[in-house]
Amino acid sequence: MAFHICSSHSSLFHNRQSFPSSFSSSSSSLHNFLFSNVASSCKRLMLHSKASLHHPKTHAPHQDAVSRDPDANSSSLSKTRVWVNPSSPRAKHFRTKSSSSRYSYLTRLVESLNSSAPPTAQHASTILKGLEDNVSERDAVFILDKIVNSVTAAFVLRYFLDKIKPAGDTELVLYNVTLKAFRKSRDFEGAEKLFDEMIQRGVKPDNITFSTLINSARMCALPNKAVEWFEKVRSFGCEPDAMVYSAMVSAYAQTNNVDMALSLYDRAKAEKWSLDASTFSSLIKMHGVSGNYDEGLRIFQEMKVLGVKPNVVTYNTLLGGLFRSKRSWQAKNIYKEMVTDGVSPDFITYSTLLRIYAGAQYSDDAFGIYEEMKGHGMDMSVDLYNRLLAMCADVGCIDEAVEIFEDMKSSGTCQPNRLSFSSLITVYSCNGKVSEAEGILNEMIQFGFQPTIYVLTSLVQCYGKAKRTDDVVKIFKQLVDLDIVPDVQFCCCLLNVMTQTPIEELGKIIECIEKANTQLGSVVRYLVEEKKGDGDFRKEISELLNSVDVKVKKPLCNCLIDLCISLNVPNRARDLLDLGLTLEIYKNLQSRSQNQWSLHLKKLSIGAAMTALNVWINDLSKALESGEDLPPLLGVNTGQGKHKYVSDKGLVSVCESHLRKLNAPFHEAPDKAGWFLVTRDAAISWLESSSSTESISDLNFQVSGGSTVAFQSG
DNA sequence: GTAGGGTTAG
Repeated sequence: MAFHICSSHSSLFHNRQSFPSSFSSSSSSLHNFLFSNVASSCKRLMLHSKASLHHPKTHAPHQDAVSRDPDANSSSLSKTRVWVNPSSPRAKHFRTKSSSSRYSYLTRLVESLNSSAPPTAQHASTILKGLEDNVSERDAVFILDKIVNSVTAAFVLRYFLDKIKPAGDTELVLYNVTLKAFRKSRDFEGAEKLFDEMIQRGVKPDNITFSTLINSARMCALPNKAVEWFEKVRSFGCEPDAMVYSAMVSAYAQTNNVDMALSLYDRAKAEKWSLDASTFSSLIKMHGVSGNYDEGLRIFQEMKVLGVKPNVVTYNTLLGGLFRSKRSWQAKNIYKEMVTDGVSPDFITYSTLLRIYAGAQYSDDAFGIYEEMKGHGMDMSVDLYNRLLAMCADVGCIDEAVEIFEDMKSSGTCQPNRLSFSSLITVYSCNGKVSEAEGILNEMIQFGFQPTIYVLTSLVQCYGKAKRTDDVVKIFKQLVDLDIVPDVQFCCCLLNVMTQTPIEELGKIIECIEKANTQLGSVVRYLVEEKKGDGDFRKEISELLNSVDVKVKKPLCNCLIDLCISLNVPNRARDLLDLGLTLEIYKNLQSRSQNQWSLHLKKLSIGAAMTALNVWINDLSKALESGEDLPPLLGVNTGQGKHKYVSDKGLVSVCESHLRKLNAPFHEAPDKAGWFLVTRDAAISWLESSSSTESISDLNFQVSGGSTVAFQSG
């Protein structure tokens, strides 16, 4: 026996002559239908097929890609024929080639079936006729498996059932693989109908049928249907297997049915079914979305103990849980473990890490991830760029922000939006870079974006730092012209500007504040004019603080205290701090345990922090005077002070210099960042000596030494 | 590349 081989590569495409007569003669619209599909098939094949590159002439658009099966008959029109001895090594080569041409033929046939969703019955049947009578169960399965539309699949199934007349298992296989097409096109109702048809024809469903149905229900967001089908499995004489349980664990996890998911999971463990990484990921995510990261981590540990190797999705799910629960500090370890484990990060890994790091202001880590993404040629989204830029504004990274902004503009994949411009303006403004901020503002307007209240707030801050009071007023007028209602943050910014403004120009800012918020204007007048009458003052401030949103109570209180310090009315600052404590705007500033008394200054403005520090030292003196025993250690926690918004100096350094000024023997803790500590003995001798020379409660703790411009940061 | 399997961020 010998193989009859076409030596030319024309098996990819056939001459017009071999077009079945039913095509060319009768239906011209069908003709067009096929031709339009062929054109796109040609394009694809020209990219991938060596044969097509070597024989460009075979791609004339008149030729049809799926008209006829190359193996269906032997009347090949190819010019050259070669006889090959079947036992020679060449025969094997040609046999492979022949089966590969059959494969590409079937693939193109499926492409045609999929290219119109759904084709009419006539279209589909015409396409399938190309198979002629040479159709095996294998081919039928191959084709059905790749069909994406349920209507097409139903038609093709019917065609094959007629053609092949399968029995028993073959029929079941064809139905099962058709169900997959229903899953792909999310046609659950159709899948149920197909199941009924199957039963009517006397085909007995198996676990594959049920797991396909259960997963379909899940993917169609019909969890109740998944449960319903799960409960039906046994009534069809089927004992659910690991796959069916696995599908159900995921179905329960996905719908947050924690109890059921876990009970099936426990059962899987008890019965030693192997669940795979995907099912574990579903369980981990389930815990993550219900805010139970630790439980997710427990499942992750268990998974490893059970010998299931975590994959990139598993790690991404864990990182997603960390992002949701804001446990940024744990992300680095998970990422480290992932790398050690040899699992390659993908885009989701990087973007999740970037969000975590940027949000937590781990700037070096965030920049590192950004560089890695660039190194891998990954496209950054606008959101990711913006998160980086926002972080730069928060931590004061000017150069990096500019570089990122330039990268963004030249990325070709996305353009800066309102938020990007706003962040960059904030970066410049926080650092008092007036001309740069103005430049970006102009660019923003050229891009077609009106300045927002965020931008205007930043510009107020910028001009304030530069002591350009008239420009601050100009920005306020712009805000009014744009019909933007000034919010509390904007007012806070004006208060902040006041602390940096020469006394003779304060009136200009106060006028703006009065227009923006009458109540606040009156409080500010009160402070500036040093009115007497405590009762009224407390009442007025309480009303003001109670009138604003809970999110801005603390910033407002902070700004007002800073203003008191700069106006050199420290008693008013103490009143405000006291009021803030009463209204629970400030909580747990002081704490006492057996071994240590502490002062917590995190999230306080510099003025508020220094006021709280003085109050605390005063309290320590009183405790000492009244004969109370001090603990072995006293500590002040300033936090790490990544926020450069407040002052270029930052709370840490201001606190340090203030303590030095007081001669207080606190020392920065070498192993505990953000803490200043002192031992009992050192504290006692200092408190005793300073109370003899000066009353601590009266100390002027302005850090910059100016008469009205305390805590200036420029 | 020939009947089951998806799962991950905002």
